[in-house]
Amino acid sequence: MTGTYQEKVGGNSAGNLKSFIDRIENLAEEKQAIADDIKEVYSEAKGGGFDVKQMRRLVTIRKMDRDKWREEQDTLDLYLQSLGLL
Amino acid sequence: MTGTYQEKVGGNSAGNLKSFIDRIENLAEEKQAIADDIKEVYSEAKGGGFDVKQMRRLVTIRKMDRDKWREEQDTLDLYLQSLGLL
Amino acid sequence: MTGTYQEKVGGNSAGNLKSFIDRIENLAEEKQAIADDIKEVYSEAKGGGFDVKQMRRLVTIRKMDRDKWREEQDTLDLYLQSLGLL
Amino acid sequence: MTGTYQEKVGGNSAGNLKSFIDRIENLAEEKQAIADDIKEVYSEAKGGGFDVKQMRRLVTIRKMDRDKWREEQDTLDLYLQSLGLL
DNA sequence: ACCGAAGTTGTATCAC
DNA sequence: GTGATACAACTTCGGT
Repeated sequence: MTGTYQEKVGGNSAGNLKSFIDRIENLAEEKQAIADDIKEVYSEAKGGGFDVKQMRRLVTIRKMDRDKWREEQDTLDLYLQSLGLL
Repeated sequence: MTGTYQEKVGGNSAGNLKSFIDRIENLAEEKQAIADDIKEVYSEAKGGGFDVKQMRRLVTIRKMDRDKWREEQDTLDLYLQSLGLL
Repeated sequence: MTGTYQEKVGGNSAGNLKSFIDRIENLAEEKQAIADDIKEVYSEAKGGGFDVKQMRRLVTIRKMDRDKWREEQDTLDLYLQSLGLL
Repeated sequence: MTGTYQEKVGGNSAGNLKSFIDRIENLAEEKQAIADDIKEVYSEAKGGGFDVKQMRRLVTIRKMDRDKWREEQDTLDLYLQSLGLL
């Protein structure tokens, strides 16, 4: 077994805490790096003449369960109608 | 009119669009995987008796410190530049 | 005339700066208060059974110039088609 | 099915929806007015020879300080609570 | 399962 | 027009 009771909740807990925090912060950094990559791809696409805003909507729609999308559209249409905007 | 068909769909057509979207979706997947890893670390820590909410606060505050420090450095640089010292 | 050169950029400039900052921070506070009021109205509506997300979309559409809205929809449709999603 | 017509449009119908939307849009207008005021103050300051970008930094940092202080207070409270001292 | 809070993502504004 | 910054919206998460 790796890790006694003492190590887990005893006098060593601060050390353990630091290790957890470190791991989290490192992962957070990696995550940010990927987020930056994504931004870069959008930039590239923009440079190629694409409309970034609509591309984002496209990605959202694809990620979204298709039925759910339709359902939300229906509700919106209902509201638009009820205000005489459709 | 703001934006022709050509401008909106990109001079290189739909194939390119698909390729951009694919790259974005792949990166998004990697990013999500890391997000999941982070959750896992929090879970582990929780299992070790730590309070997740407080750990998140800790991470937030440490990040704020870093950001604040960075902002202050940037401001300093601006001052130095404006005095021709940088 | 109110405000000499001295007052504006000379020894008094720090005092003026503080006054500007104070005004800004006060206004920011008021702004936040109103933002909170808005959230409250949405909450109320939610309590009445309305779908908050779609209400927000509705407000966005009404604020947006109608032609612009149509234009954006068209671009999105184009992209959806080019990926065979429509 | 997730959400009936009744649930989505609210038991009290379109009249209520319009009333909610109106309240929101009025508040939004007030909010915008204050945002404009803030911009005006920055403009004024700029006219007085101040560097707007640096002023914004200043406001940001002061806000960060306040937020950080608040976070720390909250964390302290959590600790106190968890020890049954609050 | 819900609710409030927190964090993340997306949009609009502004200075350059 | 572009990049940075600030603002607002949406999603997620932990707690109840």
